[in-house]
Amino acid sequence: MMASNSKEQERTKEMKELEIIWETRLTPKPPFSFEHTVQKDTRFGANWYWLTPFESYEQGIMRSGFRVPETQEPVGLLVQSKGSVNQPSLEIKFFSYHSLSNFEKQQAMAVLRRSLDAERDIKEFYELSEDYPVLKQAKQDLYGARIAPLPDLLSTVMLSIVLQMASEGRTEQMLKLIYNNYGKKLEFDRHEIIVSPLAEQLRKVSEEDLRTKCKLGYRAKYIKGAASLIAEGNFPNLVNLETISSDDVKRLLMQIKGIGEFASEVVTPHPSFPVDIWSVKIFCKLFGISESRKPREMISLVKEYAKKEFGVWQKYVYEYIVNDLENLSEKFGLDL
DNA sequence: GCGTCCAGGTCTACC
DNA sequence: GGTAGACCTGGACGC
Repeated sequence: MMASNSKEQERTKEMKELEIIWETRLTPKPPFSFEHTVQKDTRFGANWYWLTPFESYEQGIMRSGFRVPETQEPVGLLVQSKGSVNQPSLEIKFFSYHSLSNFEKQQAMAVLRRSLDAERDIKEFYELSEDYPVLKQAKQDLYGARIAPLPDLLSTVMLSIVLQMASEGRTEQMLKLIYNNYGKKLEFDRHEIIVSPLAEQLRKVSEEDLRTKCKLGYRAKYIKGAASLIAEGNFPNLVNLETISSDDVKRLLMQIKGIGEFASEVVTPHPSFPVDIWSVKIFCKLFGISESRKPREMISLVKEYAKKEFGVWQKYVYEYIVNDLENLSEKFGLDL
């Protein structure tokens, strides 16, 4: 009887809205644009959401969420810019069913700083941009935007797999079905968001369920395989991958079935240029690279060009262009 | 309404 | 080691 009541209380608690458990502030290095960092061009951006495909950005307020590393506790998040691009200041409210320990607070803030790339000095990138008309324009359009990874390895790997062989609409469909079916729904501040499923949970889902409920097709076995590998706990997390050399990270990631050259470049925390068959033509046109071979063969040439010209800033170059493509296509006469 | 084709990548069998 | 073909699914297109 007691156990039953306790379960009932737990269910009721889980269903009610989360409460504010911690308020704090974050001061990123200027120039920093909160809007351009969390709000991407939904038509072209590879990472067209900030932390989860089920988040809400209205009137300068972002409501989103993630799981605290180590404990995997889901937290809701409300972030609002209270400063300017040159004097940035963010007001942050965390929502949860439980209070967070000091360790969890530190972990949560570390995720947030990383997901905003808040501590990077991007002046060098902007200096480099002056030498390329297309980058100069993108810098002007997206001034202060930061390029940042998703909050955890599993969500990044899942994104890289559903990006393959799929239009933007189809990618979004698969991703939202995964989160809808297996993610954690959080209600707070009269909004509902969904954070990433747990690897442990996804590994237990049958391949057939993933295939049919999430319309993943042949990707179902890759998602399940990746979740199993991550759940085992022996694979380095995103933070640990930063401490491993870029080549080794790539080799490690490509050991996961379904992660090839392109997907490893999407996932790696190191500088990369995840150009694919769709974007390779665009980069050739924008940077005046001669399209001397078939598009698939041009991919490695464009990547070499990006590595040589942009070095540690290649991911910034890639994302600034992809996220500003609508403006750039008009100004530079691209036929998208 | 129905059939066919194709897509922002990766794996595998075959040579 | 290099490469052609298969792979889920859904949208676009032609009839």
